[in-house]
Amino acid sequence: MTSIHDLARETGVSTATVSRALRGLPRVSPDTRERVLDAAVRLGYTPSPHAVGLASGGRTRTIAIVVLWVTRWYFSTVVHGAESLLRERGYDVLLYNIGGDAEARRRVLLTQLLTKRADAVMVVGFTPTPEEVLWLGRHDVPAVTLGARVDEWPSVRIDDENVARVAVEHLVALGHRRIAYVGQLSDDGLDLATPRDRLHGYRESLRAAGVDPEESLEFDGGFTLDGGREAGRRLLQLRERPTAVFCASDEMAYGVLRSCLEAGVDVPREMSVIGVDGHDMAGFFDLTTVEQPVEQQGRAAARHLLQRLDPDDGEVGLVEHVEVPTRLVVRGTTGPACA
Amino acid sequence: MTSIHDLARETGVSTATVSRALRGLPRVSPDTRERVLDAAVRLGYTPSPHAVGLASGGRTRTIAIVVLWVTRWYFSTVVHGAESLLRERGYDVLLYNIGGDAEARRRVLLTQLLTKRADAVMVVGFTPTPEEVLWLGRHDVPAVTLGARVDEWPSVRIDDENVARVAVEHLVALGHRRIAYVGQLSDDGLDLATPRDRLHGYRESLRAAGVDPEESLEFDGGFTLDGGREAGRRLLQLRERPTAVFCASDEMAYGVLRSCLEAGVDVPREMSVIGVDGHDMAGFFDLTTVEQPVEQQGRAAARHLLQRLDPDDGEVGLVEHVEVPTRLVVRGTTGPACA
DNA sequence: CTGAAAGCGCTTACAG
DNA sequence: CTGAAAGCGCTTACAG
Repeated sequence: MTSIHDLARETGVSTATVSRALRGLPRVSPDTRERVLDAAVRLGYTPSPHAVGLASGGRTRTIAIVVLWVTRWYFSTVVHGAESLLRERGYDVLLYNIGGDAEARRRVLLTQLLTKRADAVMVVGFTPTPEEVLWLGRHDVPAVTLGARVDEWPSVRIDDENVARVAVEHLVALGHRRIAYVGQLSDDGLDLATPRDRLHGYRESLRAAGVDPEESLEFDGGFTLDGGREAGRRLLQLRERPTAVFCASDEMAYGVLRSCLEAGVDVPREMSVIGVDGHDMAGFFDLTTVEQPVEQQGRAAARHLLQRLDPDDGEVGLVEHVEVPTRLVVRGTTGPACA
Repeated sequence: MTSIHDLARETGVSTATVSRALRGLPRVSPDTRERVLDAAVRLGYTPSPHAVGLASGGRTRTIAIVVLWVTRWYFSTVVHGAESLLRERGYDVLLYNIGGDAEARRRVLLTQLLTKRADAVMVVGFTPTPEEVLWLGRHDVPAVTLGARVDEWPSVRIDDENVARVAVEHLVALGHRRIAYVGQLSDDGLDLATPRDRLHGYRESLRAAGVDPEESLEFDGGFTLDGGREAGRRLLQLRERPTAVFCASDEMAYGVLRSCLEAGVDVPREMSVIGVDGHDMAGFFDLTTVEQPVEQQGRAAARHLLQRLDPDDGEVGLVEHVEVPTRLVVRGTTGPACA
């Protein structure tokens, strides 16, 4: 492990000068700088992050990404987008995959550990509690949320209510009036904004279309494939069957499509199905959906943090709430309502 | 940030004693220990990982996981399995998602950075080069591979040749003789063992069944859904159409299923399709497949590293190559060959 | 059982 | 432009 001392000895200057030369600080003669840089390359020098961190008050060039379930498309795609940008800029990513476990979440977010191991935190998919916001704020850890929002932190997300509105309006425009919802109705205390907002948007836009939302048309699909399939089964057994379903995620929509297939219900002639996400396989299933740019959201959130950490000259430190645009992609699973 | 000095002052002992008490080291009176521990809790003390790392020769309680594509099922599932165990044991996970980029891979694996930031490395899905093996070995970084193998490191994987054999034998037993392969034929220099071994196993087991492998029946599906779909299209246009396809991944199999559907080819009556993986959606597609336990492989690899890092008493340091068992799951996409 | 002191590899005022 | 020295928060022989 070659250290700064080796470079100092090799080049005949002090370690202070080596340090300055290495980091491109001013007040080093071009000649000295060059000799140091050259030695660094020759001896294969890399700074010890521990020493740097200790000496310079804790900067680690590491960013923590806290997700709920890495194995789910939205989360892994966010991680993919964020990680690539961060690595490009010389930051490493600490991944915390806390699942539905509230205890794990507390440990990760409320522990001093996090504040000492990462320069910043990206919270993906859930709303941090006031306590968590306060804690990280007090420890000066810049944070950003993705797919959720608190006033104190910048956020990157889509307008979930609007997404629901776009989906429902598409169905209404096709003549549907009896429109079911498959989403998530209970939460296990995780306080997920997305399912709540999409449900709300669904109800509101039904009302706007002059239709009274009925609770009997709202199903819990748990945001999973199998949950969607099960919800689809129940929905198809309704005495007064709806003619369309708005699914709050594409994966649940796949499940609903499957249950239609199994029940011999023709899509879209007898049942229109629309999802949300623009999931990998939406094209594959020929699913009409409202697409959101997930990888870009990951990158945008990363960019936010990078700006907070290494502010460029004129940069002002506003708390920005970015809502990225979504896009209705009409495919084969939605069609006109038959009388 | 309360430090070890605060605790020393608070309890009236030296920092050396505080350090020993905190870490459960012997030669501390029970009374002292208790007072220190108590103060630590009261003052909300957490050690600075930087200081610990620097002082104790670099241990970071961090493990690097290097994957090719986090967004793909196999990789995210491995990460999920490994991370949960590691976090339980107090280790953090640094995630490197290098994609197909050979340059990124070199930077990540061959840089001193990695050796200084992580106590160990888990390489997922590709074979490290001799140079990489040498480098990490020289820097004393314990490593393990997943889904690949080098002699110098322990590994956790399935027997990919055998997986292919099991799949092909299942088809042969159903009377199929003309069996196509959809996998990956070229590699972009990444040197991925999995596609190569599965292809090899496919050819060998055909030969064992007295069938000569034909290159015209081997298709490149790039291990993606769309690649599989495209391969399926081409395969169905063959003048002498095969009666079965062995797909080296479930996702490619979904693609093939889709192309059968589009071409009006009945599965399994006119075409049997079998995959590999036990992917999330295999049941959904009613796909016959050879399942591998991916989450468990992630956990097993993590366990290996933990053992290397904190060897229990009698533990011997053998380089273990673990092959986890796979399981043929017969569903609806394979059936008897019709004459 | 406990403490004084050196050291881990850097950064950062402070002099010069 | 450069260097000597202190300090970041711990751990670790070495004495006692």
